[in-house]
Amino acid sequence: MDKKTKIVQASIEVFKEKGIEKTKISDIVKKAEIAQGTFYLYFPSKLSVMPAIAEQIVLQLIKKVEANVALEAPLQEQLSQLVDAIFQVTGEFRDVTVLVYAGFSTTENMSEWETIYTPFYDLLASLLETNKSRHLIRETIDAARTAKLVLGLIETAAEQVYLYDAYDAQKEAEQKAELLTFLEHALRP
Amino acid sequence: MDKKTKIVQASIEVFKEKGIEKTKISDIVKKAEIAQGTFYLYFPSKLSVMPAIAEQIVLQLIKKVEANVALEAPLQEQLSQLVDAIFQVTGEFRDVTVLVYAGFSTTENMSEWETIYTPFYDLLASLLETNKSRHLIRETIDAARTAKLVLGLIETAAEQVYLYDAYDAQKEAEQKAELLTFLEHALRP
Amino acid sequence: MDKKTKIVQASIEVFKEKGIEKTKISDIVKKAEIAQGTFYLYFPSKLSVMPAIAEQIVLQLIKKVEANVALEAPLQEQLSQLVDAIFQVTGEFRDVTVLVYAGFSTTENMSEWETIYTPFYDLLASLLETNKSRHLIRETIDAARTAKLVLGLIETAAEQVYLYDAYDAQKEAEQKAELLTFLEHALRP
Amino acid sequence: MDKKTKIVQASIEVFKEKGIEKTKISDIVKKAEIAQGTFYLYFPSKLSVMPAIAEQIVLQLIKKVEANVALEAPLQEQLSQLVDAIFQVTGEFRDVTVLVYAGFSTTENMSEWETIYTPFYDLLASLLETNKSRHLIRETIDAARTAKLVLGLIETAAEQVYLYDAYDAQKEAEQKAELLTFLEHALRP
DNA sequence: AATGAATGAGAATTCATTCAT
DNA sequence: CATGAATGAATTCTCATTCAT
Repeated sequence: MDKKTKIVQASIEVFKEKGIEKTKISDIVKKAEIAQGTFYLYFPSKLSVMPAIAEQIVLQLIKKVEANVALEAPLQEQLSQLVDAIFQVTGEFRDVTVLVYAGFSTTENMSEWETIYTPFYDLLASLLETNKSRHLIRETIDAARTAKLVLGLIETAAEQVYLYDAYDAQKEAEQKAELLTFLEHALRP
Repeated sequence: MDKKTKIVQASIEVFKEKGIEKTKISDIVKKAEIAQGTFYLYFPSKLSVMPAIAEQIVLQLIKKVEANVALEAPLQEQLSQLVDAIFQVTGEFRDVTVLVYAGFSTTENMSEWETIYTPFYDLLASLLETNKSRHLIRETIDAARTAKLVLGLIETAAEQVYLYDAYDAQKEAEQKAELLTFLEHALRP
Repeated sequence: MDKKTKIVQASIEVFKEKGIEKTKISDIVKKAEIAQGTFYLYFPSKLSVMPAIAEQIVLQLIKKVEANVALEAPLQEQLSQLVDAIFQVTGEFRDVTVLVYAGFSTTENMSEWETIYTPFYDLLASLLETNKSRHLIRETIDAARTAKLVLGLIETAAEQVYLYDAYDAQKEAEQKAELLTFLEHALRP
Repeated sequence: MDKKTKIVQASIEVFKEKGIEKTKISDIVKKAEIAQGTFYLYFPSKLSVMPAIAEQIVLQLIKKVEANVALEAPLQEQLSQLVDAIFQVTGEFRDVTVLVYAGFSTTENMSEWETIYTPFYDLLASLLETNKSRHLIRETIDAARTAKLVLGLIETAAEQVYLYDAYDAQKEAEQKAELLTFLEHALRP
């Protein structure tokens, strides 16, 4: 693993443990097992690691969705697979998601988040588009806007499961079921 | 206004202006017009002000919703009023919301956020319950769970309008319209 | 108990617990159960409590010695009683002794310590003088100087028992025995 | 000279000048000619320098005694040389001794002082042992215990000369003479 | 490229002291 | 006399950043 990747991986872990505010560059380099000065060879600051982390998250999301959502399956199944995929990635990156998100809002270049998320938004939009042309979802739907709504809805639900509540498999199943019904009704013609 | 309230008010303002990372305690006390040491009489650190801020936000949400959502109105109108209320408060507190949210995920007890949000969740749940008993929304809905989904959905949509994009009134209207249709379909019988 | 006494008592306890350096006036007033401002009605600073504490120690020393050292007893017995008395008081005030001592050396008015200790030095000197006139101790002894030597010797021995070593009754007895033999030889004709 | 040594040396000097209470870390780093932050690379606090200082004092004591006390000389001469050595070092480190001592009693582990002093106690004990085998001192003496008594006695006497009284060479000589006689009688067969 | 000790500006924190009640 | 909230000057302490090796 090259040093840059080591830094990104270590940052994710440390941000998870301590949060952005309390994370020091010295924590990151310790975890990455590199020298203090080496960090600056790759990133100018703590926050500038964020985009790289965000890219990791988006990469995972795309990978999971492409691997698991069967476009030819019935809508209900597709949605279920989509929800599972997003829950999985959100669970894996736990609070990093919200931290990265907050990190961006701090750095003032919130639009960078948009840019990085674009490939995933596009994927979701095309997914909706396909279903629209197959008349499985409402025709009035604006695929691009709704993609964002859907993602926001699923991510928030996942966060509520993984962050807030003490984790409980039973609850997760119930929350997912409620979410799926909600989604289906929202989308179907 | 007592000193504690002054600190919370000043913190909100400074966090809005500078973000958490760049906010110094000296900024807060200056805005609050109190002495540096006085801060520590009420809060042990910058981050520990977060819960108090969260309470303010929830208070505003409740106030706005109670004032503007007419329970006897048709569902569509109620939802529209609800969305407007949440968009307004989210807009008012802009990035503070996400910062507070991120602050919590750091500050040990994410469950505190739940506790603070509970009154608002309850309000939304009872709103759904009323509509359920009037057969305006699906009978299969679990009011408590759905309340969280609805809030998550609306807040995320609002954040997408106020944080990401350079603000654009036209876009806001379109986003709201899409969101409302989405919501109506998700809830109605 | 009047407030001044309360302050002195509380100071002794807190100094014992935390040492002078780490003791805050707020610790003292908390222990004394008085208000912060009240302290300044009686003492201008933390260190100015020292003389009052020293006086307490000397008072105890004099009381113990006068009560327990029988002037008409044989030298060996007198010395044994003297050692017991000083060990007891040193034990009671543990490290406060050395802290007060250090406190004085800080305040630059080390001579105040001398002044406060004078009554006890005098008592020891007169004790030696009596024994000299009864030919129980060397005639070449300068009572005043030797009083200081004797006190220094016994106090140091006591401190070594009570401060350094994990306390051990067996060891204390042996240390006392060695000390007594040492003292007897040093003093006897 | 490495930075750690610089800090210890500077601390000794500043403690001598100002006492522990009034010494600021900024005074130490200024004297040591290092940056403020560098201090914290080696010591977590002002008081944690104490053990290192104590080691210096013990080192000096050992050096002086080994250089000046002639083991083959008559007892009286040996004791005189011992007293001179201890007086010299005590004088050199003046109030630092008592401050370090007080610092220890605060800093949790008084036993650390014992550990640091052990080499010097051992030296004194072996010195007594040699004289015992040459029948210059009492056979009943426990060398280890008596070493501590002797050191305590001499140090206290030295402190009384250097700390309490306004220094007076005449008095010093008289005090030393009285002390020597006292010691001789205490030790000799 | 990599290192990590050293730096020092700047922020956090403390706590003796005051003073209106 | 007594109180204790408020003060802010004085210190401690942190940590991003540099740079000689």
